[in-house]
Amino acid sequence: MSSRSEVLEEFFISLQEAMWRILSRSWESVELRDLRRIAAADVAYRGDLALAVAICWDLERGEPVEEKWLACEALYPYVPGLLFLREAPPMLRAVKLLEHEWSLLLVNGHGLLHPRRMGLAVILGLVLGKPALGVAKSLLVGVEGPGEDWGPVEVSGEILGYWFKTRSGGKFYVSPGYLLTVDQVPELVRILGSRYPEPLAYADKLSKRLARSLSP
DNA sequence: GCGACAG
DNA sequence: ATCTTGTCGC
Repeated sequence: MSSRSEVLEEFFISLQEAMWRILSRSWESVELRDLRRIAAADVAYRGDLALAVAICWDLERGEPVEEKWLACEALYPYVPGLLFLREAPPMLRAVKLLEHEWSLLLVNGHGLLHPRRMGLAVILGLVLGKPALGVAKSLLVGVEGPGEDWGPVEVSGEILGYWFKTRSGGKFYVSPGYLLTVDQVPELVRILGSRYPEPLAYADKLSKRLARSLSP
């Protein structure tokens, strides 16, 4: 795995800022009608090996209809705000391996809830040109607004996503990745079962299981 | 300057 | 994220 580079990180931060300057001019969104099949992506690690998983999930059947995975070298260390350097490349390839059609990609990581509005889910959705939703287990930026089972998360007074209570007392955070607006988030989470999205939970377990089955 | 910080 | 068994508790 390559070591951190101040010059490279500075450049990609500038790139994120430039991308947002352009995207924010006309943030597009689509109506998600046909949500029968959705994709989910996650990455697990075993030493310096990255194990990326992409699955296609049938929402009506409540089970996966396709599973693809890919192993490669971990490309870059984890740096808050630059997670895409580490996970987007293998995730993208894994998703591209899917042969089924899907209409929404669930990503393990933030979307707009990012210091520069350019979380992993935004990058992946942008590259794929398809709707994407960011789902994270902890907050990178933002403050939680009031709510019983769910509520808004805002950054400098602007709502960029929502927090949701898990049935086990925890929380998870959801924000638009691409081709979605913030106000579509609560409805989407409801459609996904009002709980931590099963497809992501499944992809998470699968990636970890595969990673641990690899040679140390 | 100090702390916070997706996975 | 990952290294890791049993254990406390609903």
